[in-house]
Amino acid sequence: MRASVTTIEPNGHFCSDCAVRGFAVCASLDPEELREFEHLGRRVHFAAGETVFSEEDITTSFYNLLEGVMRLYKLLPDGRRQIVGFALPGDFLGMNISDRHNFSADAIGAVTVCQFAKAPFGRFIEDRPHLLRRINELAIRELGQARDHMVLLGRRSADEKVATFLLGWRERLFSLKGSSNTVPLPMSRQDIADYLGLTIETVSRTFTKLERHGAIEILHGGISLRDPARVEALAAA
Amino acid sequence: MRASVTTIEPNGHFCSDCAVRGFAVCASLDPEELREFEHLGRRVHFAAGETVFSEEDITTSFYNLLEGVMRLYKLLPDGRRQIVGFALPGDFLGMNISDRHNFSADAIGAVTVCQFAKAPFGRFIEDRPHLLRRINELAIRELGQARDHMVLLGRRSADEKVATFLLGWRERLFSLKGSSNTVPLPMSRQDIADYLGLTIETVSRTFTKLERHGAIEILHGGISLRDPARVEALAAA
DNA sequence: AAAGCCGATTGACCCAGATCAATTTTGACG
DNA sequence: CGTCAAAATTGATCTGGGTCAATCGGCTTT
Repeated sequence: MRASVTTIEPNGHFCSDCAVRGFAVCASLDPEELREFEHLGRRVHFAAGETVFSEEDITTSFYNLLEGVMRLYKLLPDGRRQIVGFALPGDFLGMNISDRHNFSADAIGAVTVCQFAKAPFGRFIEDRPHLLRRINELAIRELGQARDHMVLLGRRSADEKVATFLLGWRERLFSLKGSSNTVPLPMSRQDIADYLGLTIETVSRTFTKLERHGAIEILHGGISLRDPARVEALAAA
Repeated sequence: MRASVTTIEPNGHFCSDCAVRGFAVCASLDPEELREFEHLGRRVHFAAGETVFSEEDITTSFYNLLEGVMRLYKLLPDGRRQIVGFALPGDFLGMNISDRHNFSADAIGAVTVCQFAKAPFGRFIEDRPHLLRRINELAIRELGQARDHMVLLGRRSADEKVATFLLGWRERLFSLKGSSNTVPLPMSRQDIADYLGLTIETVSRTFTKLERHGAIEILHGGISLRDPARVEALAAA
């Protein structure tokens, strides 16, 4: 990790132009509320590899991811890591009940977030139940994803894990960038391994195997789905 | 599974006397609201092994668990099962975004739930943001538990899984029944295995090993923590 | 109390995926 | 370019936990 190049932008931005306006938490706000909301958030940039917040840190801010990809993870005392999710634009991070973050979040590549100080944000929600409802909706969606991931971690084979990951990741990118058989993978093999409960070697071997069987093609920074049906069959099994 | 002995009680109950009043969703309601709320829920009993709702069922009701223990699980097409959690009194079940349950729920032993029809419950929440906030709080707590469980499933050894499970289960029972080194385990070995991503044989062997080492004693329907410190050391590793 | 059943335990063996160990490829920088 | 360092791939070997196969033991039923 290099010297921090985090930058905070002067307040020259507008929520109404925000790339994430349509599907993030702020989707629940009307134009008038949005103008008020604008003063709460501040755009912050993080460079590749920087940590946005750490597990056990006191929660002072919430974050709305605007651009880039983040890895969300927990560490065991001996250094083993489990990635509990990847965050994409529109994801809302930082809600918890203990006043401490219960996972860490790193930028993968350059990242822009909309940062909200906890207290003012809490006050803003107070009398805006539709915003609360939206946050609740996002939490419940995440809970569903978490349960799906438990099934993957607890009961699927390495081949199934990798195939399921590729399809799931493509699906998530689909709603952001549209459909494509080319799936960019901005995260490292180690990240993928720590997400799937595997080792880096097993991930690498599985990719190679899928490629040999003509199911995928390995590209720089991603893969191409050559035979989506075959990958789906593997994931379903 | 035997013939269904589900029974619906006539409406002779009062929320104010409810065992779960202090810590369930309804904890957020004042006495007046509670009287209105009373008409929404209906107590329903389920016998051991009965299914309360199934994955992919259309969601018509929400459930507040009052008595007993439930297993919450997902099945893969080929029958592999992952238990995503055990529900205890006070847990609120059924929230989702797709209008379908995304897991199944069985009674383990006899169970009593407070059942709410979805639509009236939704209307009741509508203008009661404090209830919504309470529901959100429960969802966020569950999300934290789900992430912890991903770490267990993806990165922990069999010994660590079992030790962590015993301590976690004891901890959950603690808040209901007070502290004790005797930990009742109403679920089967198969349930424990499907919760931890192991086989029944490995769970059994691990219990035996812990007992041989003097860490626990295996009882009928539970275990006793003989050397809690040793079990904690195993779980932490 | 004998029979039957189902869950749990125990043992023998096996294999998917981990570990250990080289390469090979990629990318950053002078 | 050439040099390093980090990431990825590939191969050889090992092992934790799975699979298969008996028992064992506690309940229920008669």
